Amino acid sequence: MADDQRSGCPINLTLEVVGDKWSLLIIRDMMFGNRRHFRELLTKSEEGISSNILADRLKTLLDAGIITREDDPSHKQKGIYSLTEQGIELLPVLAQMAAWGYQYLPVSEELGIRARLLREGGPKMWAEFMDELRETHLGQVRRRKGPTVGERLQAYESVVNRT
Amino acid sequence: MADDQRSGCPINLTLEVVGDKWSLLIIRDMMFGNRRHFRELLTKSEEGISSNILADRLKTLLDAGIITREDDPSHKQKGIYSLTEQGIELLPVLAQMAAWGYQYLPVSEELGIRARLLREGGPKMWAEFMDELRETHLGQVRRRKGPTVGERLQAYESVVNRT
DNA sequence: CTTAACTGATTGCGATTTGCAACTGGTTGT
DNA sequence: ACAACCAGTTGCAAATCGCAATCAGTTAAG
Repeated sequence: MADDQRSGCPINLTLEVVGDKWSLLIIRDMMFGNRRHFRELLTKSEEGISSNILADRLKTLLDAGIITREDDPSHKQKGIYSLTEQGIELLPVLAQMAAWGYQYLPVSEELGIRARLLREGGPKMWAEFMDELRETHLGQVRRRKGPTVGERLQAYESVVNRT
Repeated sequence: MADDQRSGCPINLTLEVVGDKWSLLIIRDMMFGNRRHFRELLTKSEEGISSNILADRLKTLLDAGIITREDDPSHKQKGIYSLTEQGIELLPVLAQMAAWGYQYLPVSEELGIRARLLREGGPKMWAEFMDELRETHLGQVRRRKGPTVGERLQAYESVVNRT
């Protein structure tokens, strides 16, 4: 599908995989919004992705090994998308992008909360959150207890989703 | 040019500005390769950007306040592009992308050196390098002495540019 | 059993963006 | 005078994007 490679630079190679306007938003929704089904990603996204683009990006992310797909036992058509370790490790990239956008762009108040929490938490919080993602997406057992970082980061959703 | 905005999410807003295949590569070359002129960015890039795309992206980055342009006193046609503080602060984003690409993608040996040095140096080295960029791009005075991070990161160039 | 709603997509099509090559108008060095 | 260099611009074909409609299979309700 995309075998051409412009250079062996790590930044370039990363951009060739996730350097478009949608891929990282899908990953963001899987991470922070816990969207795991096609419909969830399609309808519950802030930006309104269209279904053909979503299908195409999911395919690309699958091929790249950033997500996996398995059948939902409760519904023969539903698929459950999960982040791989490789996908989970995109969190620092998203966190830095969020921090930069929060500082320099006209971020809406509600959606800025998450960026602020991520920045204040720092790399230590990121690591904790990535551990939580390993539980929910890779099925690893959980060691820590108390409120998860994911729950704290989702606090803003109660403000946003007043539908 | 681009007044539509899909959402106020900081990640989305960041992607709307630099979420394409070329913008961050241009910034990378300005940061690590010290390319400051149009021709330098055009011809000395690993990936071979075409002139119309380069002109368009430079315009976008100017509008976004990520770079500035001023006339080169030594040549009436030459322009010197510089990173703004906002542009310099994209370094952590690039560093995280480099780290991710270095770990998961088929990075070439020579070009991986920079990613490895950046990862080993960590946020402290990034801050030091950003201070150096503030000197060369914003004209700030330099306090520290000794070999710069930029020089160390350019070490690999002697390997690559054997033309 | 019928039917409506829901599932993950796919298709058609116009609009936009990309990428290549050639070219423009001006400046500099010999 | 002339060739090389400078920062872009233009034309055009190909690829991608984004919207709306559609599809075929699945589930739940009546």
